[in-house]
This record gives sequence, structure tokens and C-alpha cells, in this order.
Amino acid sequence: MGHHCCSKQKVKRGLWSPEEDEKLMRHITTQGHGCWSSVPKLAGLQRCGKSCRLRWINYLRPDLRRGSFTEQEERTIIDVHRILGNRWAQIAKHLPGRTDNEVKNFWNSCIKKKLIAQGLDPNTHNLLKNKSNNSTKKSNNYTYHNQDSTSIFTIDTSTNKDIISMDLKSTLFPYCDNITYNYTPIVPNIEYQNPTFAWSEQRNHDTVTTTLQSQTSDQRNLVTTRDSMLDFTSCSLMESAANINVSSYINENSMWNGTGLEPTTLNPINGQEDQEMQVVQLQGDQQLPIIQTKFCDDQEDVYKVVNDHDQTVEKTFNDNSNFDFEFMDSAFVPCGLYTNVNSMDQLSWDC
DNA sequence: AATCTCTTCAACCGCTGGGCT
DNA sequence: CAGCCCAGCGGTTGAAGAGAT
Repeated sequence: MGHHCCSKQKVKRGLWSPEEDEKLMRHITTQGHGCWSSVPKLAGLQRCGKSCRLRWINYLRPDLRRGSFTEQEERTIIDVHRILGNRWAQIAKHLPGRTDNEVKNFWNSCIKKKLIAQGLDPNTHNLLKNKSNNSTKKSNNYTYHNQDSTSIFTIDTSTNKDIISMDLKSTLFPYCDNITYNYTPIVPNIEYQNPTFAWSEQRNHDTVTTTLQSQTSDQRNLVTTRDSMLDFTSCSLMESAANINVSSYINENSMWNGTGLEPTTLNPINGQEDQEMQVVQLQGDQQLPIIQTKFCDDQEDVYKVVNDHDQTVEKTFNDNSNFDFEFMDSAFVPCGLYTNVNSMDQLSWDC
């Protein structure tokens, strides 16, 4: 029985023999494929054109890359899949020498399982609900996840230092690959640590040029003024990076303005305003704690938290600090955040 | 050693959209 | 506009090999 596409022809199916490969290879390298439906006849093959095309594209093409997927390729697949979904051909375009079929197979056989094992929904890349296995544990209604994924929001508890990792690539920096934004929250106050992904700043009077270095050496400059800030709008911080806004701009016309949120004036810590980084979260006229940091040296940083009740806490910490999720509830909710929900838990997992 | 189960991935199937007549 | 052909795409299948029993 022939193929649906070529039922009139007597065609062979199944795996290709080396002789068939040789015939097809010789024909295409000397004649080109032209119209695929005519290739079998011209190449002397008992195959349909569709099969020839597939064999060439997926196996014989000289520019194909062989061997296992690298870690970088895997990260790229995950990142692009988060944006595009199962558009394998589009994803494969980001991986020179890889075919859509190869990417699809790799996703289904490896990446998908890894994500599920990490408690992530491979379709949405969000955290799965009610996940409970060896790789996760529940505490204070929050699910912890081992960090070796590029999920939007993961928490690493595999080391002494808990790290919240957010992948911002698809939202803040769509032209960069694999930007992961790590910070370490510290008890008893919500605090903010200098990002650990490649990030450098040049300060010049009223402007700060932040250079973001992606893992693929792609560089983007984020230019901020004195009054601008990283602006994580309310629950989006926990719920989805898709709602994160930056009240600033990246060059190449990438805009994340228009949040409708008023800028908050920077408050110098110890008069060292050029040492500050500020994260403000707002919802309507309500405001999360203003989190300011002063990075003193490699071992110890000073953090200052101001909530909308004008309560101010300063804290010095080092790398041995731990993270307490209870603080997240106590720090966020009194500030008027998450007014439509009862707990962080609901926000975090109802994605 | 034999059998069963699981995993991988090459290949197929069915569908869609574009181009041509 | 309708019908046909074709390339391309994503979902699915099944052969082959690896590992477990």
C-alpha cells in the first residue's frame, strides 16, 4: 500500500538503506532536489517525494549537527519553547544544524520529563499544582523547587543559600537569550540581592547604563534615570514574569513603560545613593516595601526595607542567611498587596 | 539466556497554507 | 472562486536497542 500522497506509486516504506541514502545524496548534490515529487523517479528510488524530502532534511543534509544536545542548546529550547510553544520548526531555527524533528524528539524524550520532575508544567512552564515528590517539599504552603531549570520562578533549596531565580528573558529582554535573574531573600525582612547574572553598571550623573550580558554573549543596555526603577507589579513577581514591567527602557525601541504606576523617589541609604538599587511593587495606590540595598563588599551587604506604613528596617546580612517564607506573607499582605487573594500560596500556584 | 518493559528517534500521517491554473 | 499540487509543519507511530527481571 502506497502513501496517501502517492497512492498511484509503488513505494517502499520504513527505514532507509545505505544504498537508498547514497542514491538520494548523489542526486541532490548533483541535481538539486527541485520538485520533491519528481526526486524519486530521477534518483531511481522506490520512495515517495515526501519521504525523500524528509530523509534529506532530517538526516542527509550536510549541514546537520550530529550528537547529543548541549546544555546551552537545551536551555535555548526551553527558553524559546516558553515563548513559542510547540512550534518546533521555529525553535529549531535557533539551533543551527538541528531539525524540528530532532528538537521535538529531544523535547518529548528528555526536557519534558525534566520539567515535570522539577514540578513544572512543560506546556506552560509554570509550577504544577499539588506537586509532591522527591524533588519538591512543602513548607509554609510554598513548594520549593530544585534549581537547575530556567523556569520563570524557581527556588533552590539544594544548597544552604536559597536562591529565587526568575528567567526574565521572554519578557524584559526579548532580544537576549537565557537571562536569569537570581536573588536571595533573607529573613526576617524581604531583601534583595544584587543580581548574579552578568550585569554591570556605569553611572554618569543622572543616568545609569546597565549592561546585561546574556549567556550567548548578546549584550543589551538598560538605561535608567535617577527616578526610574525596576518595577515589579504586585503579584506578577510571584505569578508570572509576563506581568513584570520595567519603568525604564531598553534600547532598540523596546518599551516597558506605561505601567500606570508613579515613580517612587529614591531614598539614599547612608548618603550612598550611587550604591542603591531599588525594587518597588505597587498596586493601585498601595505600595510594597521599598527595598533598597547598599552593597558594601563581597561578604556583607546592608539592606533597608521601607513599607507603606513608613516602617523601616535595616539589616546586614551575609551569605549564610536563610529564607523564611512566612515573611513573604507578613511583609506583603499588610502593604495592601494581593487584595484579591488570601495568601501568597494562592497567587503563586494559581497560574 | 530468554523475556518483558521502557526509551529513543526515524519515519509516517494528516493537515494547512501558498501558489498556480 | 474553485480545484489542484506542493512544501512545510506538528502529532503520532513503531522499529530497534537498552535495561530490567
